[in-house]
Amino acid sequence: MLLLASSPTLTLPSLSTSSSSSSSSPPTLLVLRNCKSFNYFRQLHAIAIKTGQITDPLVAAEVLRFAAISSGRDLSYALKIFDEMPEPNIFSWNTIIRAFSESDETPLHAVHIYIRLLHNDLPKPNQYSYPSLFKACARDSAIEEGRQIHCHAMKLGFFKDGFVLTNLARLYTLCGRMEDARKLVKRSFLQPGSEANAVLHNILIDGYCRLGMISNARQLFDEMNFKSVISWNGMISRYTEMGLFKEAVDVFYVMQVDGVSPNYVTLVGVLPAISRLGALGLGKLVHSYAAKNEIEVDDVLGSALVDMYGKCGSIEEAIHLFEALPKENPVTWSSLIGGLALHGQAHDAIHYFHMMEQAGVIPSDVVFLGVLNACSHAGLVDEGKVYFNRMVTNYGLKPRIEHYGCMVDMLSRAGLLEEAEELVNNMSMKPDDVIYKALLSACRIHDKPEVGVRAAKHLLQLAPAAGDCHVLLSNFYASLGDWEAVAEVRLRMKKLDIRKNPGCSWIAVDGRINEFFVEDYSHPRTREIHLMLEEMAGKLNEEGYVSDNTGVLLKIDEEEKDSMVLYHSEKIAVAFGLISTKPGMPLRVIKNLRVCGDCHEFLKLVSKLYGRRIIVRDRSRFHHFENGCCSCKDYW
DNA sequence: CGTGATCCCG
Repeated sequence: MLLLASSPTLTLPSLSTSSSSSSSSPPTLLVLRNCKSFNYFRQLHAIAIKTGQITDPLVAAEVLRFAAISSGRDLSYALKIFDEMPEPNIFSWNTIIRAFSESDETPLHAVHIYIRLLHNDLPKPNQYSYPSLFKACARDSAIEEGRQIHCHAMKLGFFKDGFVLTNLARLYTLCGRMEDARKLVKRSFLQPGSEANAVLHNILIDGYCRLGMISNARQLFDEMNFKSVISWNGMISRYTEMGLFKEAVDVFYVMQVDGVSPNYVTLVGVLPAISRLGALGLGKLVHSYAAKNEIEVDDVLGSALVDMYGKCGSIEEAIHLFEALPKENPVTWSSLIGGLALHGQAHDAIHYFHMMEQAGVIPSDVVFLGVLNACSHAGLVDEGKVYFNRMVTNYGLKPRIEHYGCMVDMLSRAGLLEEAEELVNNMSMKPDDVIYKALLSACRIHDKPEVGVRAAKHLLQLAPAAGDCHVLLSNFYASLGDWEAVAEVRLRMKKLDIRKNPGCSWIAVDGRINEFFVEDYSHPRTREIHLMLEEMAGKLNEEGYVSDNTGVLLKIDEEEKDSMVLYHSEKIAVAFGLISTKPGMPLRVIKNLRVCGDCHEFLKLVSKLYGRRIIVRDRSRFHHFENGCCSCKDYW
C-alpha cells in the first residue's frame, strides 16, 4: 500500500497473483491506457514487472508507449525499457523511432535506431516506420538521410501508401526542395480523388507559399479537382499570412460557390483577413453563419470575432461578445484590449487589464502591447510607464522592440523628446526604423531639431530605400525651413526611384469593397463623386473651412502625388459613401496611411453638416467623427 | 497497439 501514498485517489489493480490473473486481458493494460501521471506510471511499470505481466508483448508495448510518446514522456527511460525488451516487435520499434523523431534535441537518433532495425534477423520495417523517419529528417533538415530512406521505402514497395508519401513530401517541402516534392506528386500511384492525394497537394501548396511562390501555389490549387475543405482553409490562411486579404476573402466566396461548407477552421482562418479589410458586414455574416450552423464560438473563434469587431470599428459589439466568452485564454483578453487601444479608449483598456489580473490570467506580452498602445493614443504617459515597468518586474516579460516602439511613440507625441531619445539610446537592443520614425515624426510637431537631426541620420542608415521614411525626412527638414536638405532628400528619391506609398482608402457598400487612390478617376461613378466633392467643399467653405494646402505646397504630403488635398483618398471614399447610402447611415472608411490634418478637419465638418457618423480607421487608430468632433480629441 | 494537410491577439 505504500505505493498508493502519492496518489490516493487512484485505484490500482490488485497485487495478488491468485485467481484474478486468470482473466484473459490483464487489468494493467487498461489502467496503463488511462494513466495520466508519470509517477503513477512508474508504479504500474513496477507492478507489471513484479507480476510478470511485462512478458506479455501487449503490456510491454503499452509501457513503452507511455514512456515514449505520452505527454509526460521521458526518452531515456523509454530507451531503457526498449533495450530491455527481449525481442521487441515492429510496433515497439516504431514506437521508439517515433518518440525520437518528435524530440527537439535528437530527432536523428530515430535514424540510428532504424539502422539497428535493418539487421537481418529483426522484424522488417513497415509502412508505419517511414512517416516518423521522414519527420525526423525534416526536423534536422537532413535531406541526404531522407533521400536514402526514401529509397528504402520504395524498395520495400510502399510507393502507394498515402502516409509514407505525404510525410516524404513534407520533408522535401520543408527543405525547400519543391522540384523533388513535385516529382513525387507526378509519379504517385495514389487514386486521383483519394484523401491522401488531397493531402499531398495541400502539402505542396503550403510548400510553395512558404517560399513566397504564391502564384505556383494558386495554380496547383486551381488544378485540384478534388479539394477538401482543408485545401480551401489552407489557401485562405496562406493568403492571409502573406497580407493578401482580398484574395483570402475571394477564396472564401469561391469555396461557397463551389458548394463547400465553411467549417470552424475556415471561419477562424478568414476572420483575420476580414479584420484587416475592415469589412464589418462580411464579419457579421461570418458571426451569424457560426450561430446558424451550430459552430461553437469558443475562446479561439471568439477571439477572432472580438478582434474583427474591434478592427472593423464596432467596439461595442466586441465588448458585448467578449462578455459571453470563456476568459482563461490571454489571447481573448488581448483581442479586446487591442481593440480598445485602436479606438483610443485607454481607460477601458486599463480597466480590462485589471479585470484580467483579478481573473488570475497571466498577461502575455501582446496584452501589454495593447495597454501601452492605448496609453500612447490617449497621452497617458505616467500610466504607460507604470505598465511597462509592471510587465518587466511583476511578470518577468522581456520588452520586445514593439514595446519600445510604443514607449518611444508615447513619449515623443507627448512632447518628451529628450526622454524618448534617452530610452532609444539605452534600450537593450538595436533600435529599428519604426523607433526612429516615431521619434522623427514628433520632432516636427514639437520643434526639437537637434533630436530630429540625429534621428534622421539613423533613419537613413536603417532604411535607405523606404518611401515613407523619405517622406518623413522631407517633412522634417521642411519644418525647419532647411530647403537645401529637402531638395537633397527629393533628389535622392528621384535618383534611387524611391516612391511614396500610394494613399488608399476603401469603403464597403452593399457588401462590395470600393477602393480609391488619391486623384482616382477609375470608379464607375467617378463623375458623381467629384461633383459631390465640390458640393461638400462649397458647403464647408460657407462654414469657414479653409483647405490647408501647406503639405502640398511644401511637397511633403504623405499621399502619392502632390495634389490638391481635396482629392485625398479618404475624402473621395466619404463622398462616395454619401451618395451611395441612405441619409443618416454611418460611413466606415479604412485608410492605409495616417489621416492628414486637412482631412481630419474636413471630416469633422462633414460629420456635422451631413448628419453622419464617419468612422475612419487609419494606419494607427480609429477616428470616430460625429457632430463636428473626433473621438481622438485631435491628439493623434 | 498506429501514422498526413487547415486554426485567434502582435
